[in-house]
Amino acid sequence: MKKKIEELILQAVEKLKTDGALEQEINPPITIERTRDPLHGNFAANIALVLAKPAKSNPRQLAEKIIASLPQHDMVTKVELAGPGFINFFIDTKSQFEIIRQIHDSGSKFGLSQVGAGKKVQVEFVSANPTGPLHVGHGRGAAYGSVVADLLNAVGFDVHREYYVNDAGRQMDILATSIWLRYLEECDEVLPFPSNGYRGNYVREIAWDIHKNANNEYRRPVELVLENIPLDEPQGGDKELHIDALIARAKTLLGTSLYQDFFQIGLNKILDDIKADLHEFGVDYQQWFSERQLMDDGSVEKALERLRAGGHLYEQDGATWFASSQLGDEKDRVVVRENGQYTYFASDIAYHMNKLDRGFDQMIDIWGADHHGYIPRVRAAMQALGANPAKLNVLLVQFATLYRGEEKVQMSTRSGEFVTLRQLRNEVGKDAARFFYVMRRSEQHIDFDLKLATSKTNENPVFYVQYAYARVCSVFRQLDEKGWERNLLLGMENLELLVEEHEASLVSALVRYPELLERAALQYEPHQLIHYLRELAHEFHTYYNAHQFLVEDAALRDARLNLIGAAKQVLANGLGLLGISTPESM
RNA sequence: GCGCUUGUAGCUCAACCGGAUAGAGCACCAGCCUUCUAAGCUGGGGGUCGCAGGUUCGAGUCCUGCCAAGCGCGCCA
Repeated sequence: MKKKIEELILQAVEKLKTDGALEQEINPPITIERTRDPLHGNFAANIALVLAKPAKSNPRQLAEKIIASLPQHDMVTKVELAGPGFINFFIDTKSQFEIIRQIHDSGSKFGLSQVGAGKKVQVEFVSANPTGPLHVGHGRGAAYGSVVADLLNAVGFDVHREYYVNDAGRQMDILATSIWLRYLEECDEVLPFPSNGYRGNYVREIAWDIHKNANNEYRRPVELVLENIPLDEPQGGDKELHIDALIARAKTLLGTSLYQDFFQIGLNKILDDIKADLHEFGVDYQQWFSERQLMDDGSVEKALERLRAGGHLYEQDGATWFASSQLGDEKDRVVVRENGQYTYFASDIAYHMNKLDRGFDQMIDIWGADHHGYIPRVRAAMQALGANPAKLNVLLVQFATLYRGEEKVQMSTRSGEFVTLRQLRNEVGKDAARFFYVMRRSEQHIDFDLKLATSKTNENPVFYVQYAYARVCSVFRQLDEKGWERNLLLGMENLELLVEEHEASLVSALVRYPELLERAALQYEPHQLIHYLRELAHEFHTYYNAHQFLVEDAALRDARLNLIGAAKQVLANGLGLLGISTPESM
């Protein structure tokens, strides 16, 4: 519809040009907008305002000329000059009501489009370290990432969802060692637990499990474990040195193979838990990508070679540096440490090279906002690898601050005092949790008040939207009970009976859905869909209160049923994209 | 100190990437259930869009400078 109007205006401008009323070389960008106020019609064009200066004319006069040159079209009932020079278009209600037929015909496919057709896009999100269960902070990334992916999919992109598993590095060693120390406790050894270890209950559970299966196979005397280990922080030492020494001790006392058991069992247990957790949250991936694999198959070495070949690496202080500051980063970064170990950044370069090699047209990384300082160096790496850095799009998700009423809830994986995503789901349910997470722009901080979200009779807006859906279902149930039958065809033939204002505004909400979806997808802004659904629900509730649907007149009744049937379909499509259920009764 | 993000109604947030009189929800006040679910609807009050300049037909939106909050600035991940 928008495009039709664009064409009309273009024709008018061409006509003015041939008439000599406009200079030939003037080629304005035509932007058509939906109006906010129905008094301004359905669409507004600002072309006269934009054109006024180059045409050396005043906007209102110019607009009049354009209006006079507009070709007739039966879709447009009225064209008006308004305000400083807007041209307002009023669309025939009959053409608007065509949407009801379209929605019915397309069903669950209504609103989908093909703007992204032929383009491969990769969305990487959550990617939390597998050192513990997901907490509520990860939940936001999970909900946001999965909806962004689903939206892109809905507008035609070939979407690949991926979780980058940080199964290498020091954090994993700390986990493995934490499990082993807890295991020793299971063997009735008495020893202090490192302040920098993972203290969560899940660590004890894993240790308990291992002890059950292996008995004392991994048991080593405490004296050997603690011998010559530097003091922990509470004892006036350094917690980092303390834990690193414990890790080294675990490796020597157990030997590589037995130590790996703890590493691997811990990783598997936690990763399985994360997978199940996300799946229950409605989040699924095409691929779980292992960091360790990059290390093992030489990808990291290959990536560094490529950088070296491009002259981007140099040695200093015994370490290997990436000269990222020449590519927009604020300083150079170490990729190989003095001790010969790769940094996390090195494997991340390899990971992004891998993404490039897989031929994605667009790569979307969704990170917690605290990682924003990391963006320039990854961009620099992309560039150094010879790729267009614009292919990488990093979307930041701000932290959710948790409150229990007035009180702020502290979170730390180490200390084990955190609210897990699973706990949150159990308390508020998947629907409310997803809705809440995605309701706001991702860059906004959100205060997640557990008290408020867990109170069942709250003002949670998810119910408002679901209730609209349930009400439509209820109307159809009532229809049955009254012994009436819906005649779809009769209703479609009588759409012109829908003359009420409420009906017109409900229809114009429905008409907007496809373009809304496209915008929300291309801008990575799921919250727009939420806002739209709330508006749509509002239009429906208003209509519901103002008019009776189940009237005696069958033609009018069926026309109205077709209208609310269309509303039901769009609500279902929108909620479906958000991964939120559509209860038939509430 | 430098960088990123944020600042809009009492509170929580929108505003279609420059458009017309800045909108919702919650809270507050006043109404609507013998009729399809009142988890709903209708009406009302409430704003110097952090501050000051600038760009132009037109600025909450773009530019500059300040102010405030959060985060980041490791041979951690």
